[in-house]
Amino acid sequence: MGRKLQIYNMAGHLIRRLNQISTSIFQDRMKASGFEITPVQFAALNAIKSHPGIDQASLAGLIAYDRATIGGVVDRLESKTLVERVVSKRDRRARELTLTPQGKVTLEELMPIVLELQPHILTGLSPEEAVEFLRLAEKIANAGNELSRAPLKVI
Amino acid sequence: MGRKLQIYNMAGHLIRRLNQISTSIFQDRMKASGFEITPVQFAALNAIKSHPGIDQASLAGLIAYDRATIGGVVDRLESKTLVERVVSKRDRRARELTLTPQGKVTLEELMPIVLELQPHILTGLSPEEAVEFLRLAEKIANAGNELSRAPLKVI
DNA sequence: TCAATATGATAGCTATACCTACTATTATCG
DNA sequence: CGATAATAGTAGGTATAGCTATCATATTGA
Repeated sequence: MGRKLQIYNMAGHLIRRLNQISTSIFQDRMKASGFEITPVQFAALNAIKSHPGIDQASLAGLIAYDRATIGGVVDRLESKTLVERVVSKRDRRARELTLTPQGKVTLEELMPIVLELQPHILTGLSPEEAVEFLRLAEKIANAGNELSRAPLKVI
Repeated sequence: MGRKLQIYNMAGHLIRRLNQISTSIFQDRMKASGFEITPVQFAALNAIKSHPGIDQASLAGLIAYDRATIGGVVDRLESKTLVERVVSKRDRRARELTLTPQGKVTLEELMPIVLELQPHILTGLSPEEAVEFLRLAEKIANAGNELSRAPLKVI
């Protein structure tokens, strides 16, 4: 029998709670490993590694963020000397982003931590349930992509 | 066969995307209905209605937010004259929160909009999949509650 | 009782995560 | 070619969503 729809079993509320749990675990593990890297900073480093010389707007599309948000994220990555930002010669409006040597090393160190922490987000699910949850989440994310403010745009 | 774990199929990334989609749909529907109410503002109004005279710290626990965040949320609800905030007589540190008449009316109008929008968040899932997704999400939220920075604290 | 502790709220900080508006530059098309 | 449109980035705005520190007030225990 369907229970009465309360805040606590509404999709929006539950998804927000999952995001709180997810970001909290990320932050804890990073801090425990001696890093001060946020989820979006990790996503940006990872995307820049795969797409050296990418501009900020394309980076924003690749990881599904607003252009203005990514400007600030890159500011902070630059001030940590993990990312270099140079005006493009082909298009002087654009800034070409690359990892610094330190950025490459840091990303290598971050990767196993981030991979290891993923299953911990799904605490409470059996392995089969976790697989099913990820399948459904991916389906929602794909179907709803254009509904979000910052849709994912694969290059 | 398990695919290589990329950003795009990591739990953290997917959950963030779901949250973006969810909040975007919420905002769109609110705007379309002529309201300027955010998800947390709705959650706060709803909790205050169920717990008239609640203090801010308890409200924060009820809807799983940080105390300081809720202070700002209540500021905005107060300036919209949806919520009244008075110093408690029993405990002069606390502020007792109640809905204003306008707050009650507004919440009545918001409720059907918020209920209607929930299934739209799960675009792309069949009804059976949606039920299963919500079941798994609730399981994760419950299991991970204490891992989040602002655990849900039922009174 | 009264010192120690705990708690409610706020202040001020950082960092998303969007928005609109603006400038600089590039691309397009009549 | 030159006007128009499109795009990259930033500036400045709002609102979460946390943090630590501080103040005022309550509670507790020696």
